[in-house]
Amino acid sequence: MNVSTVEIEKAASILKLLGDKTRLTMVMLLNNHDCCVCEFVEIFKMSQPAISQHLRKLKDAGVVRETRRGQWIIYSLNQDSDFYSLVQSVLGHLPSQDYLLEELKEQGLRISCE
Amino acid sequence: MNVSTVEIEKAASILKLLGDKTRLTMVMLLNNHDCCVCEFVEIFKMSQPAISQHLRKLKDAGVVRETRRGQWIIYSLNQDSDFYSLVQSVLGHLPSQDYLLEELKEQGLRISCE
DNA sequence: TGCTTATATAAGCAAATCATTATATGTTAA
DNA sequence: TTAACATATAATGATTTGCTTATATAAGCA
Repeated sequence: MNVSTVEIEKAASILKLLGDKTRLTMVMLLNNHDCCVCEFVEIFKMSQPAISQHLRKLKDAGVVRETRRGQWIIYSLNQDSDFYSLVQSVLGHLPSQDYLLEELKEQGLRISCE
Repeated sequence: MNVSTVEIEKAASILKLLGDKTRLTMVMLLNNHDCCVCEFVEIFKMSQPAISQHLRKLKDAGVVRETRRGQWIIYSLNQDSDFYSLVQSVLGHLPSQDYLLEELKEQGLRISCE
């Protein structure tokens, strides 16, 4: 793992972003699978604007990026971010959250966005 | 480095704690040197209660511990914490903040607490 | 074109956060 | 035992956060 150094103030702002259970889980999921907003809405049982606002913060910080695919906007982890290696280090300590996507699949809700 | 897994909710709460510049710098300093409250007051140019409150949060989370030495209370990193390895991973991405202690030493303020 | 779906933005609000000042506690030393 | 020093706790207030509802924007499709 490449351990690049990050200014302490910027690091704090990234850690603050990751210091929210919803956002941390989002990033954890995005580390393995691209996802669209509607999937997160299902997973977190949260309003669509709430999800959009979390994603916007992550995007503003450069942690994730978005790509439009038809009417969907697909979010993915930004591997070019200055903070990518910091984020990876953190994620390495967390248990996989992929069961959340499995549950979606069982409900037939995962496919809708792919 | 031992990469132990941490429940995602607890991880988020630790990251939130580290997501504050003052606390992150404190932890960074404590990683190499034990410090007392009065030193942090000097370093951060912040009121003593503000420093105490930051340290209390870190202590409540088990990240740091305190030892009384005479009238001083010395804070140190809790190496037995469940989150120690997560914290270490994060700190590994930050530049040393030891210059802050060097400055204290030059002012003759570091010695007072040792 | 107009309806539906997916997402973003705006406005508002309750709760949490981070500082402050004032005060209490505990240790040392005269 | 009283004064000084180091630290903690309490009360308070401004700011930030994370949600909500309402509305705007944009793409797909009948």
